Order: sequence, then C-alpha cells, then structure tokens
Amino acid sequence: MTDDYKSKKVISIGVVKELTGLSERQIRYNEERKLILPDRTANGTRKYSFSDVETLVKIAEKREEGVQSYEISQEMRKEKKEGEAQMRRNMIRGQLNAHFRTKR
Amino acid sequence: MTDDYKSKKVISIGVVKELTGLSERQIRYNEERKLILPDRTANGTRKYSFSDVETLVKIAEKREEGVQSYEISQEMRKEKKEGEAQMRRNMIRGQLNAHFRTKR
DNA sequence: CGTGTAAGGAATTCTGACACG
DNA sequence: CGTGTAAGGAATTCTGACACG
Repeated sequence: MTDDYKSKKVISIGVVKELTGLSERQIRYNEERKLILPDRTANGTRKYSFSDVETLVKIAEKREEGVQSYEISQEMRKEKKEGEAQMRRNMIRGQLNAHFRTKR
Repeated sequence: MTDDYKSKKVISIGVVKELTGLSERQIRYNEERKLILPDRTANGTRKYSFSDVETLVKIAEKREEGVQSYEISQEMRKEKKEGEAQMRRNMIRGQLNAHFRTKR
C-alpha cells in the first residue's frame, strides 16, 4: 500500500539467478557495464528489484542477438528519455484536468 | 508483466527484518504459529513475499494490543473467507457481463 | 506465550585475478 | 567482449535448546 514493490531492491543475487537463468558472473557483469544498479546492504551484498530482473532478461535477449553492451546502454538511455517525456505529458494533462475541474 | 510481484516469495529473512523492524526470532515464530508460510529454497532458506511482509506488520500490531496468536489466526481465517466470497461475487458478475455482451 | 541467546554447521556472496578468445 | 573458475574471507541463515515469565 505504501511502497512500489516492483522497484524496491530486496532480492539477492541467488534469487535473481533463479529468476533470470543467468549466472552470477553474468549478472555482476551487467553492473560493471552500468546496465543495472543494484543497491547494497550494509555489508556489501547486492539487492535487486523486480524491475532489475526484467531489465536483465531484456539485456540477455539483446546480447543473444549479438548486441554489445555499449549499444544496449544507448538504447536504454533512449528508452528512459522517452519514458520521462511521456511522464511529463501525463503530468501536464493531470494539471490541466485539475484546473478545469476546479475553475469551471 | 508476467508475475505478481506482491506475492512472489523472493525476500530473505534479513531483508524482512529490515522491512518490518522485527527480530528473526519473531519472524520465525509467526511461521511456527502458521500465521505466515514462507517458501524454502533448495537448501532450506526462507523466502518471503511483500504480502508476507505486510501480514507480519499487521500481526505485530495486533500482538502489541495484546492479542494472542490463536485469535490472530482466527481473524485471518475470517478475513480470508470474506476475501474469497468477494472474489466469487466478482467472478459471477464478470460472467454475467460477458453473457449479456455476447447474447444481446 | 512470545522472545532472547549461545552453538555449530552449511550455504551465500564478495572481490580481484587469471584464462579464453 | 563476455563469461568461467579457483581462492579466501566475511556475513547469513538454519535448527534445537535453554531461559524467563
């Protein structure tokens, strides 16, 4: 009710391994290339979110197609920008709706 | 996209401890009393869902009020029944809607 | 009843590195 | 570039039990 379960970083690498079918090495490598950014607990253990898991699967698919990390990184940057633009449009729409509901 | 993040059992007891503020002992005790049922990994490590975490918090609140495990258990059984009844009503409603949309 | 704790073992995770290609 | 692996250490988790009340 309070949190966003999808983006909360609570999953250890062992579970991510199960969920994605990737090796720990592969999972960590994606962090090395900045494609995912897990949190760390106090003692340094990586914690991933369900979002991270989904991202990892998508990355793995790209790589199987022969796409290199740098290009994947570029695509993700682009998608992120588009998502943010969409978010801005939605917020403006919300503002307008609120305005007309109040004013008239 | 495919799974229900809220009910997927992927969280280890250490994280549940952080999330709820309860001790490991307290968390395990609730399992002993059958108030929550975490999954187990191959080697026996407990895995909880976000739902379990929410349930644990609610249980802890009840206990602070002095309610005993058995009564908490009864209340939960009751709430579960009500939830299922509501689910059945919703499904029947869906059936009816589908029927009328098709037949006329 | 609900929770703390010491005990000993088993499995997890981490980093830096060497290897292959 | 992407991934496997052996290495050694640090932290996690588990169970059964004794304790207090």
